[in-house]
Amino acid sequence: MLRTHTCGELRAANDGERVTLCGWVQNRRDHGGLLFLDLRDRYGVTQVVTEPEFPEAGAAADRVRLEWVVRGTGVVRTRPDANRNKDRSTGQIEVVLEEFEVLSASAPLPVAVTGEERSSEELGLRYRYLEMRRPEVRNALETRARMNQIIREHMIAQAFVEVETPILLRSTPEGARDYLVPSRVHPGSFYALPQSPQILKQILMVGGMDRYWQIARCFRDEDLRADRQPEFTQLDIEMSFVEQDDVLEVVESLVVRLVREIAGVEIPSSVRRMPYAEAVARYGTDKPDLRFGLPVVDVTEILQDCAFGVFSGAAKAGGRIRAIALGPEHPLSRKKLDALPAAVADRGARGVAWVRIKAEGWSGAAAKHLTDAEQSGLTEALGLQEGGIALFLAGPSEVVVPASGDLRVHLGKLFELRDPARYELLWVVDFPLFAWNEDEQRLDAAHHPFTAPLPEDVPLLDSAPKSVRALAYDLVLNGEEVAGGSIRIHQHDVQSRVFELLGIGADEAQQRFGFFLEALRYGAPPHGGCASGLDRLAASLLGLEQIRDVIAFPKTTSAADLMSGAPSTVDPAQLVELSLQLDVASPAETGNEPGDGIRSA
RNA sequence: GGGGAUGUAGCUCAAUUGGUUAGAGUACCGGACUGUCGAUCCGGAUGUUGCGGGUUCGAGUCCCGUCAUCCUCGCCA
Repeated sequence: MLRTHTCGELRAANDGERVTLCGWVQNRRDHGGLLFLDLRDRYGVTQVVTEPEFPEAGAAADRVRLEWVVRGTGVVRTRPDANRNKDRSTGQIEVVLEEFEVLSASAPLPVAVTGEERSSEELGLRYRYLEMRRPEVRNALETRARMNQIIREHMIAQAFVEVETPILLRSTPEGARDYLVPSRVHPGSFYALPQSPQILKQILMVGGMDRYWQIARCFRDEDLRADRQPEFTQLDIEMSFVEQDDVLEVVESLVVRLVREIAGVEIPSSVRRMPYAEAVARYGTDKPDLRFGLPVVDVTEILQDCAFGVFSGAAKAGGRIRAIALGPEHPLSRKKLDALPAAVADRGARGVAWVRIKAEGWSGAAAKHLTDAEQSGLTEALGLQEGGIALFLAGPSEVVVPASGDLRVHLGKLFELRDPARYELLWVVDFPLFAWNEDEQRLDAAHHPFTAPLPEDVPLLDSAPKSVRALAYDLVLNGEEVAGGSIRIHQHDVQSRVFELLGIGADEAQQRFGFFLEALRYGAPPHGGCASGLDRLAASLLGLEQIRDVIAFPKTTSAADLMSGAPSTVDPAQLVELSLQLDVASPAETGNEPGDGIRSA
């Protein structure tokens, strides 16, 4: 090693030892006859100092600038009390330089490596290796590594076998857009990158692997968000001869442990379960944030004949009226009330009606239309208190239900009810098996087409498929989905029936999933599993809103890698080799290329 | 594909109603200084105001287009 110690480990106990440190120059304080350098590496920061007694080392150190990589040798000296730095673990000592060499100089920096001000995200991505020197990014990556270690221990201890599945595999339509890879030896044919190893892990069960796990990279060519990258990482699990609870227990015990060991918060080891229907009814979403209350109440029955046209009109048209009650501890000014509709406009909700509950009478546009019976009905249903407010959304169910969820979350933010130190886990279970696709007038798989129906709902497959519930489950952490899975169909005939309901004919199923359906015919064990998005989970545990910082080399919202310049054009010879011909003007002709503006800087 | 925000020195930002030479901090370069830890002090250099077009006597500022980044709707079985 070029060093005897790291920059984070010397203490007063090392006084008098001769040591060698390597690191980046984080700061430089030149006093003329005396020069202080702060040397930084992954482990910490240590102050080194020059003294006139060693002029050669002093002259060499004098040349260095920020972020140069240097190596210094000298004796550890305990600092006088007045000169100790209490904010730093190595602050009791310093190293008096006897020898000093520059290992690597640095050009002036294009991004801020130290200090509280962080450079723009664009520059941070372009110069990711410099951002990575910042503690917040380094800490996130170290946290990911610890999570992986905990996961590995947990899975191995429970007899799971880690199996790698291919990155190049067959495109199986449905779901997200595939990333495609052209085949050279099979002109006109393509591999797809996995959206998840779903079919493969089920086939592993048919192969008798019994308990599989993998930290798997997944790829989906869809538009991005703060919590979505084109490639992301899942903890993938599949188990044979299990019932739903068996899968949930494996996953929840792991996530509870991660919350404890990563976030340092102790939470109950048994995670509560809530049917999908209840989650949607009470919280307007299938992933409720249970760190705060403010439940949504359906008041359609109470207000359906109301003199207020907005309410009765919605009810008569078959819609719903949903309300959230605010106690006197959550006051809203007229200005804030007027800003509420903007919070639900995304969902197509037209407005938010409100009434103030006062001793002398209710006020608000809707108040004067409410009969005494309606007022007492609302008071009881919503638990209204004097000094409080009732908020109402009215309209078609498919608008008002999700809008009520958005409104609740908006209020949670507004009143700062989302305690960042709290971790509320919840299993949402009994999801519907199918979702109605309005555009194409057919059923879609709500989870995926291999999800098993609830046994007691199987008869409904023929009579009322839309009301069939599934053995599917999502793990929700503070209002974010961090894992999801299902018990799978292991019977060939049931699988065929589901495909039929999804409008996938026998021929088409054969063409798309033939190899999988064939596998189900050769003794498939009952099985089920789960997958957890580790990027989001890591971000949640670190209290981050976006996942880029828990990924070493993330991409932009247009799926570009600003550091390497991917995606890029390729040599025409490569296209010829792949039997590909482009039908678009090349970027060279349009003069545009991703990252252009910044790379030319 | 739609909506919104942002783009000024290497970096973080400022610049009044459209007004004449676009500033500050920091980094960088030079100098002073023996106890700093955001060192301090003195001096210096640094600009295609993202790009293209337009309006105007005059544009960082107004208009149109475009590119990039971020947020978001659609999308993500």
